[in-house]
Amino acid sequence: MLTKSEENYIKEIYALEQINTEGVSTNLIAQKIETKASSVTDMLKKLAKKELINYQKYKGVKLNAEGKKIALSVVRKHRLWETFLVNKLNFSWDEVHDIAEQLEHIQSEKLTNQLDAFLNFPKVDPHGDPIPDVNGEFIAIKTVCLNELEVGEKGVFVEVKNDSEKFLKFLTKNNITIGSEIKVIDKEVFDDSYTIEIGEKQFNISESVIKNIYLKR
Amino acid sequence: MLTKSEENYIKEIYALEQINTEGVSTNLIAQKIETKASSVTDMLKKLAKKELINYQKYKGVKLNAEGKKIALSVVRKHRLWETFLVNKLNFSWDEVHDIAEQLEHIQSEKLTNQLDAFLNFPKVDPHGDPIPDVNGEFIAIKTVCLNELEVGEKGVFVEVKNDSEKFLKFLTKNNITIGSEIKVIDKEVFDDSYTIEIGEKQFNISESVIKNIYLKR
DNA sequence: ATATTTTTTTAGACTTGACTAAAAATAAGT
DNA sequence: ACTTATTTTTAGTCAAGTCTAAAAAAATAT
Ligand SMILES: [Mn+2]
Ligand SMILES: [Mn+2]
Ligand SMILES: [Mn+2]
Ligand SMILES: [Mn+2]
Repeated sequence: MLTKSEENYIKEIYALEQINTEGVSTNLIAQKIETKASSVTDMLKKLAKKELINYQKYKGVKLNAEGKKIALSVVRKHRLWETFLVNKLNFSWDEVHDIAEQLEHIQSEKLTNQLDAFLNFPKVDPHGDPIPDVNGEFIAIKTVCLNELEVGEKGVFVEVKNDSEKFLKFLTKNNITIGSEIKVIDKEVFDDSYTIEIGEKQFNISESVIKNIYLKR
Repeated sequence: MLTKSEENYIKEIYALEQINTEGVSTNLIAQKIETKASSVTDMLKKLAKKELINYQKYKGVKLNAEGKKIALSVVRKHRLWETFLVNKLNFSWDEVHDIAEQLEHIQSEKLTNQLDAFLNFPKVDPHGDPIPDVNGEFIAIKTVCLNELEVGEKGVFVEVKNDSEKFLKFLTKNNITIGSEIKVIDKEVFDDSYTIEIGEKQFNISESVIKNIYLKR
């Protein structure tokens, strides 16, 4: 039985591994979890002793099979709860992340699986993120970041890689929602901003917006 | 923002106040929360400093208005979640208490209120306990304990005062469920057990069962 | 190759919520 | 009223998870 804190570290290491394959650094974890590097080191020792990670001093960290299993279970719960909040309790996609951060630590396999069934075994959450099934398996649809599209190319917005309320509210305000067809009209070399077209409207978005939008070509 | 532990103490003090009006003792809290009296004293000091209770050394403790408000909010969440688990996720009444013990600490007023609406503002939980509304108000239906009935008298089982899995499974096994009409056939003076009748069947139940069954006359 | 900067770990301290053992206050018994 | 038993509080300790400051290791620059 892991503590909330241990689960949060495991989940964060898993998320970082998806990007930085080959070992996650102490500082990176500290930054994401908003804690100090020394606290991370303490926790890594603890997780290593519990045999959930492979950790060698100064060499970064990787989840082992057991750690990965736990990470996927927490991610599964997080995304199922987000789906529940949006689909059943009328929350909007920008309101659910912080509540799911709490709900993902509720311990009851039966609860998770009954919730999954109640929601009709959803494959993605309100942000387009895939939901692992009871065995930790999920469908990885092939997506590309908006910054990989050429001028003139278009794609369908299917996944957002930033669940913060501020960012999602910004997208909603500009009618950038999951399912929107986005066309790249122009790229500004000066600041890496793009002019995009959604429906009839054209407008400019900054690099920090662009890099969190993922599409199906 | 209270910790899980603080909320649990507040909730327990509230529950004990309903029985022992006029001040709850340190030892009683310790027994119910399954901790030591010295730990209770520590927490009472903390809650007193946060101005949630009236506490004088050696004199027992009472919730003040703010403490009562918090207690009712936790109780509301506990009972709404139990109702959700039974009505929406197909749990039985004996499986929900421990999960609700976790869910009652989730912090989000909107979540609680949306859940309430989703469940159609239920008035009682699966154990017949009243659910406080958004203002902390609830309908206190007048119930009597089974041990107050005379031989020959009958009543409808509407509330159970013990949420433990073992006890509830015992009731289910013997077909004693909320809504059952129970008639007292005989009282055994030797061990305070009763012979009761439900439907066609008559059988004997012990004092520890009797005292947790509440009825509408 | 050596010096400097950055990253990571260690050492020591703090907070929360628990514990044991001992002291103090209250309650009960004669 | 005085002794004994019970209840409650205090004093001191511990584990988890965090922090700051300092030391050690690794990476980078000259
Ligand atoms: Mn999220
Ligand atoms: Mn999400
Ligand atoms: Mn309960
Ligand atoms: Mn209940």
